[in-house]
Amino acid sequence: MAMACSSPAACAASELVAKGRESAAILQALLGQHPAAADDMPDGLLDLTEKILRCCDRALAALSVGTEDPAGGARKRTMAAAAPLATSSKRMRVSGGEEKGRRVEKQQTMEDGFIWRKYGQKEISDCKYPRLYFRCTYKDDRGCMAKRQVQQSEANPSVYLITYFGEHTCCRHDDETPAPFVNNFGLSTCGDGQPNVSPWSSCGGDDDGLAVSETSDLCNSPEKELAEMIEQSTAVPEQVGMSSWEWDPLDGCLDWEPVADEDGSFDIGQLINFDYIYLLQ
DNA sequence: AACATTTGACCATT
DNA sequence: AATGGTCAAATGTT
Repeated sequence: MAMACSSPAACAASELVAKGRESAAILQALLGQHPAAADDMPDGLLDLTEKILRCCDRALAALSVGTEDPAGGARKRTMAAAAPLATSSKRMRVSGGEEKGRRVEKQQTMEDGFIWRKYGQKEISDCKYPRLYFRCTYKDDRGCMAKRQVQQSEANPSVYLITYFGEHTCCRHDDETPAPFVNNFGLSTCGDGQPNVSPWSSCGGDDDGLAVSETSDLCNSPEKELAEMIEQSTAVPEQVGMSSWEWDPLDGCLDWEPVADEDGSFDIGQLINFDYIYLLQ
């Protein structure tokens, strides 16, 4: 869990928020799965957990700002024509592992208002599915160096593991923000039987239930199984696009009412089998 | 024609 | 040599 933080305090905060999110995800998974809870569950309880998750996600995203390499300088356009690259080339840094991405696990379609262009695909050793490479469509127009890697989960093919690199500089303080719609690029090479599900419709940094961690390893390991199960349970299929990258960090986080019964209280213990929680830990 | 995707090759790193 | 990230020509789509 060595996060590339700008400060020890930010690092500690990230870990704490991540821990809180993990707990909230477990809670939501339990609420969604426990049959006994379904009947007399107060309205909005699942909503509440979703909002908790959203807050954590945004806090993590905010904490990650500044820990990544910004634009990184102009890149040569052709491999043959340009002078030999210095050791500061993007390729070098990515391969060298200095630059860590923000890992986001999502289910099916996702949106973030950004449009991506696929520039590569690679078979990864020991991975069932290829890794797909995307860059921001506005890379040339606006010099936006944001990139992402998408890989289908081996444990659950309906889940796509996404790692973001760099930040979008294409839409800050812009009148014309990127189109807040899903843009499906061509056919999927890994979408097995889900033609409308496109991992390269844009996504990330937004509020439909994403799990942010910090790694570039998109291959599944057995210990990720539970995390992915929880992630699926938290994915909210919002289809509302963002109008700007600069979302309000508090939007959707502080606008709920306390969940309670008519008498103003409820016992969470009635809804959750805590023995089951222990099993999950 | 313009733009996006595919895919083999190239390159840096390990 | 193996691996992973990127390029860019070829191809597909609108």
